[in-house]
Amino acid sequence: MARAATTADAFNAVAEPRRREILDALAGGERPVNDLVRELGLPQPQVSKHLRVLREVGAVDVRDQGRERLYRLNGHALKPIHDWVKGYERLWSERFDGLDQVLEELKQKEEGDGDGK
Amino acid sequence: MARAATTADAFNAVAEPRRREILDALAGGERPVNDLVRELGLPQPQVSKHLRVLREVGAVDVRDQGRERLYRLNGHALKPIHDWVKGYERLWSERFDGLDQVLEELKQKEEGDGDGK
DNA sequence: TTGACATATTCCTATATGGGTATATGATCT
DNA sequence: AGATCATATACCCATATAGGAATATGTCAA
Repeated sequence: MARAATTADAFNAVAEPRRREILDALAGGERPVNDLVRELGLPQPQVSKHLRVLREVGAVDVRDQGRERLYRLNGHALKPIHDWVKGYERLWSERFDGLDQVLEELKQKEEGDGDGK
Repeated sequence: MARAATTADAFNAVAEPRRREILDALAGGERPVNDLVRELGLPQPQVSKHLRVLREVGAVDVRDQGRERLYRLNGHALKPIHDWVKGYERLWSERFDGLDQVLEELKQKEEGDGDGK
């Protein structure tokens, strides 16, 4: 079998740097394709193709407005990545120095969970 | 051009689920290849190949011990992924509800930076 | 030395990729 | 209707892949 499709999941979709750039560009808000084309300096077809991949994994949503298509970031699709990599954060973060820090983290997490929404 | 090599960076290396499983398995500590083979239920050559990719991106280190090779996790290689995806955390995390929470986060970050390691 | 064990590498194949270029679709304006 | 703008798709190509099977390399034991 070949490598998993780029549309298989967020991990694969985001492995391509240009697609991360696109998501970063959309972090500021909804934008039409040509905006991204100008900002990233890529040929328009490439941008459209990358956007398709991002759409298939749910990382962006589209909305038609006149002859433009406005793309919007959907961060939820990136949560699995965050969830996975977060488990390794303690291996480099200064925030995890010392037991007191760890305990403080735990306390805060409890607070957060308790008063949800 | 084809897709970037899996060894191009951590993003590409980790896009393959088996490789994430391997890293997860190594989170508990150094382990020889056959241990991973048994735990993951993959053919040995595959595990060796995945380990090679992980080694090329710096996500694991190796050490020879007798006829075994002990692989060890190197979490630092995953930091770029964490750094990138962390910017999107607020899009789904409850911890970012309300401005007070945000300010508290900022305060904590300052503390953390101030008294480093 | 011979054999068993542990791991890595080689060879094969089907497949999907990203980039380039050209063209199709669709909406708006005149 | 025709022209123009905005975006998507189709087509071609070189390339690297993950998986499978076989084999090579290296280490230890008898």
